[in-house]
Amino acid sequence: MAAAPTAASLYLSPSVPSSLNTGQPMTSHHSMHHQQYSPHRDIPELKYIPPPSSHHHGGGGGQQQSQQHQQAPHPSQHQAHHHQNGHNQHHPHHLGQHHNPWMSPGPHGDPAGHWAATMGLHQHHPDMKLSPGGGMDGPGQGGGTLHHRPPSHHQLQVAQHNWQMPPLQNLSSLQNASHHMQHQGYAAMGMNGMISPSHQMHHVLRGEHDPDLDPHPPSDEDAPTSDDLEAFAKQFKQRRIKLGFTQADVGLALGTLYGNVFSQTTICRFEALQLSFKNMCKLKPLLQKWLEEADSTTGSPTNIDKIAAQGRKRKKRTSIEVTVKGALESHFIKCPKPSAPEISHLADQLQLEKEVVRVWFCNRRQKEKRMTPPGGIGPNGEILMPEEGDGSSVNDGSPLHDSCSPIHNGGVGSGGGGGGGSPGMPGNYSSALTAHSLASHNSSGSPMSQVSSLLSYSMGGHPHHLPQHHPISHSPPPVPHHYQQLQQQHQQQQQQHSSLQPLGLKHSPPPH
DNA sequence: ATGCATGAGAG
DNA sequence: TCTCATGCATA
Repeated sequence: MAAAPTAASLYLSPSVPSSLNTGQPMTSHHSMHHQQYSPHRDIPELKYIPPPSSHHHGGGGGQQQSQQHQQAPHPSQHQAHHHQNGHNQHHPHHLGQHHNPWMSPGPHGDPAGHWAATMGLHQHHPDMKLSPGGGMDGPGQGGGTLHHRPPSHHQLQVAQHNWQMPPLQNLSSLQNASHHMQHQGYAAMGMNGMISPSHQMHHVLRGEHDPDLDPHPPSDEDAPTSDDLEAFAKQFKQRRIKLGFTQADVGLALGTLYGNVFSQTTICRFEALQLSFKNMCKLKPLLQKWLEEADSTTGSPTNIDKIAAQGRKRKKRTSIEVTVKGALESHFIKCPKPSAPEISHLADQLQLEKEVVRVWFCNRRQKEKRMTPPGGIGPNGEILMPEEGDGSSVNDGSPLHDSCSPIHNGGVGSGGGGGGGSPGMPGNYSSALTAHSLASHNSSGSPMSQVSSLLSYSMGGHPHHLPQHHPISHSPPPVPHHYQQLQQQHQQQQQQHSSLQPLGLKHSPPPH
């Protein structure tokens, strides 16, 4: 603990693999470019190969662009003012950056045990033991992050090790040992060039943090409040940018610190609060630690090349035409959870693979959840709760009737929002509101012939999703602030699910 | 920044 | 098969 962790250790300096700039981790200029991943998925990603293709908008990952928005972290410390009931909703203002209302507990019997779990477990330690479902199986670069397989032991152990020993060692071993690499699981990144500034680590791990870095007193370890998370995310982003790191850098650094590599995407989503509350809680400690490390280490980042291994190839991303997408949206509105036959039919109509359609719906639902907490938001940003009387229960959550009845509610604006009187928890996202992102126009028609019929409303003609807010919410809340409520929901659930959890590990005790 | 995809875990 | 966490690939 004596010597300073010659900063040189961590984080790989983004660009310029060859020359290690000793000094700063790339200052401002390095900002927007680099970080693009190699175009070929076949190629292991040497991510920092700066492909000249930097779009104006910071293409790819160098979000440094965002430097503009630096705001002072506002200490938000009221964590207790939340008690609205469960379903609260806020609309999907799919605006530019944040639309991240943390989602609903579970429209139906979702395996939301997670929520409970997470909260219940508290992330005392920044590890990822919880990863309930897919946890982080980072197929990606991380190399073998500790996946799931062995129920929980594995992860737990790993995590613990990390906290106690120099990351480098354990990680490498662990990662290299990654027996699992599912598809593209690249081999381990043997060394991320990370050293462990032990001294700092400890305190971080223990949950101590510098007041400087972490202005908000509120519990971070136990159960960060939505305010905490929001504030932290902001602060995190600011500092990250100031320090000159990209989101990708952070993700990799986390891997070295904790053994769990995260992608730029995840970091990005964290900053934008686009992750579930639970997920946010899980990542926060890690990022916080990183922040502290990076902060104290400022000065000389070392750059290390990551070794990537090749893995299986991923299916080429299907690009769905706007028109088709519009049709899908239309269907989604009517029925967010189409049955297999319905999916097949739709797929047939749209000439898409069934799997593609299925996945589309899955993703759409996920997005809806992130964007639209159940209920809706009032003009004041208040959360409205849909009464369950509309009977148009799009999806009440019962796995049984997930398939929408042949008769759809018909209308986009039918206000069918979601009432879904679900058993325990409301959690229906009002799909009715989701009328955004429609296709533009179709003229020719192969699949479109059908599509046209599907589309009921007129489409704007924008290639992309327009930020839309639903009819119900006329106020475009510049900033989604319902985290509190959302959080609360989670907590409630947590209570439901876990009355007494051995807060050590594992998440939901699946009654199975 | 986000769309489509993968996969563990739960049902 | 769904949800959820996560990420490659892309706009």
